[in-house]
Amino acid sequence: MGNNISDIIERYLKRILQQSQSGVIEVQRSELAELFQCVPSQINYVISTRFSVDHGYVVESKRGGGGYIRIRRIDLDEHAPLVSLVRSMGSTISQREAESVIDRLRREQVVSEREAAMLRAAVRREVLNVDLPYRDELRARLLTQMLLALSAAVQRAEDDARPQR
Amino acid sequence: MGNNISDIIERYLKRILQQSQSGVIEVQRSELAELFQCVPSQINYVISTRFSVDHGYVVESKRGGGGYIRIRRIDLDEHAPLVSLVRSMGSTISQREAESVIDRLRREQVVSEREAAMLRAAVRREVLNVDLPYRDELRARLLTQMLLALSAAVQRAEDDARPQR
DNA sequence: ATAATTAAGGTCAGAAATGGTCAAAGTCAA
DNA sequence: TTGACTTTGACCATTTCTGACCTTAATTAT
Repeated sequence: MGNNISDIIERYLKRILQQSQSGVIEVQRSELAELFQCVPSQINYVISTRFSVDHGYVVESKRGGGGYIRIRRIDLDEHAPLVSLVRSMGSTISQREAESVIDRLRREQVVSEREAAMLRAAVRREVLNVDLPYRDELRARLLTQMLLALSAAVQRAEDDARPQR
Repeated sequence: MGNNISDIIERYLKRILQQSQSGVIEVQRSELAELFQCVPSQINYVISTRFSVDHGYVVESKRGGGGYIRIRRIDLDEHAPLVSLVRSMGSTISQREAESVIDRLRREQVVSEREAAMLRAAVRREVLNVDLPYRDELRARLLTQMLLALSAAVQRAEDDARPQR
């Protein structure tokens, strides 16, 4: 994790999000900007690049007096996290988006650190090494197929553990 | 070992890599170039010729503000089977060959069933879906990088694959 | 009530800060 | 002299940071 302001703000928000049991926090844009000595729009940048739906967050806000920005962490479907996640993915995905999906899977412990490491390797642009826009399509196919394969493997494991059908 | 700039930079990087306990270092390309009085792209040359996969390193980078180049050394002793396997693989591999490699890794319990399932998905020709001979090259890159990432992944008890509930 | 003012937050384009690629030119030993 | 290795620089890609301008909501003044 880098040393730029965006990363610092990201860590701050994730920390207080963690501390709040509810998984929801409310902050004020101008106050945050003041705290971190940056322009207010930087907060929007951090939110849009690190707290997107792909990352598993929903952000709402209100303008005017008493305004706020509310960040809510959304958990994956308990029963079929991989399948429902794959369904929500398109036929194209950037490296950044793919990494946010992988981070989220890791956060919710759907994949192990080893599995996440493999996925991260597989979505890197230097590894895919084909020209855009085909690269983003290839990445989407790879990611969805690997996740579906994982899901199937989980299913098989559960079936084996319960042979009485 | 010559005395050209590339060799000097190589020695420098290996020295600080040695000094760092974690086996990972992060450097800034422009800073290094400044330090050794060379053009920035020389750093890329050094990295690609001396810190490649077959040398046992994994390199990642990030552009933009707060960018970096991260070099990670793979522990040869601890993960010998994978690393030597990766080294023995060429720059091209067919689906059939890839599958036999994966099967063998599974038999030898180097990878879990879940990991094997992901690997098998990633090497399928329908998933890669690019023309030969590029497909075989892409498959080789994917397989080597994923296995290397697996080697590099920090392994902790908590990371073990757990079934989803 | 309505209008004006104040207090938030949002957008977007462009600048700044990094790193990457590639091909041409240089060097040096066999 | 040739071929492998090194060095260089022009051009490219990605990520972050900034500020001017815009929208919405609450409060205050008329």
